[in-house]
Amino acid sequence: MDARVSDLRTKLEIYRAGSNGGNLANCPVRDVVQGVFGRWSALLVSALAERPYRFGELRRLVPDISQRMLTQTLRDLQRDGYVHREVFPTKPPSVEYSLTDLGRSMHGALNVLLQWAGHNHGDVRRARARFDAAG
Amino acid sequence: MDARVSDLRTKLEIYRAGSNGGNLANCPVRDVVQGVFGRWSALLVSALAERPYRFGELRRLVPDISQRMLTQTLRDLQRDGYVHREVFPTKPPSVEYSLTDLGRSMHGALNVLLQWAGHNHGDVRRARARFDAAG
DNA sequence: CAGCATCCCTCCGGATACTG
DNA sequence: CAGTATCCGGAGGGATGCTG
Repeated sequence: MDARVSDLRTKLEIYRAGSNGGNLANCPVRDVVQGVFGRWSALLVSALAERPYRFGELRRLVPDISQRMLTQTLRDLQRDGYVHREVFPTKPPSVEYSLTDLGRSMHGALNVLLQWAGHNHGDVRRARARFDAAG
Repeated sequence: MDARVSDLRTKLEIYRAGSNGGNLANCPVRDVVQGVFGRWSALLVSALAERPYRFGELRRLVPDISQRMLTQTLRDLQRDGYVHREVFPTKPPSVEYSLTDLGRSMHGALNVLLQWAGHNHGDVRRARARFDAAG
């Protein structure tokens, strides 16, 4: 077994860790990855990777997210340490969201996948059309 | 604006495309990424990146996936062109699943994120603990 | 062995209305 | 402006039983 295969096996083992317990939280990799696999997480991280945004700016930037989901997703990202939330005591108050160092690091990895999707979505959609046509 | 920022903006634009229509399917990147953001997709792709597996082998490899979800996730991955399904007309029949070229390509990008999670889940969990402790 | 069918339930996420 | 609170439908996904 060469180094690359060995590496894949190790990662798989890590990914599987906790499977026996039946509890997702027991597997650190699956647990962490789930946090960025939410419907809006990747989109918001991508936006904040560009520059900090205020709450209302994010709403306008992503028109089809509900206000509830925007709040919740930002809180989850903050909880995981990806996003920093800063309140400015103005009247009316304004809140700015920005990526932390951990968030920028994560975005670097996530972005590889987003770039891949940007370059290859044509193949995926063609594969889908073929599959659906075949019945 | 330097090249890197411009690149991020471009990706964000791609990622946002279709937001106006309110239909996820209108945005190719979000659409494709959602396909690998399912609960079991990444795990199965990682497994199949190692070597081809038969249905029963995958069940034993991932004990906490239900048979229903294993079938469904494999079909979705096959539909998106990541997985090849080959039936051997033995008695009883056996079915082998393997990654396609597209699947291997996607796994290369996905794996960056999994590796990142493997290396940084400690920071994430500490951030969570801090957030929860703060109330 | 490799599934399909059915039941059932959780919870993700949208819509709407209200507050400091 | 930046949220909370409440209600609610539908998809995701588990458990069980049956089939070629």
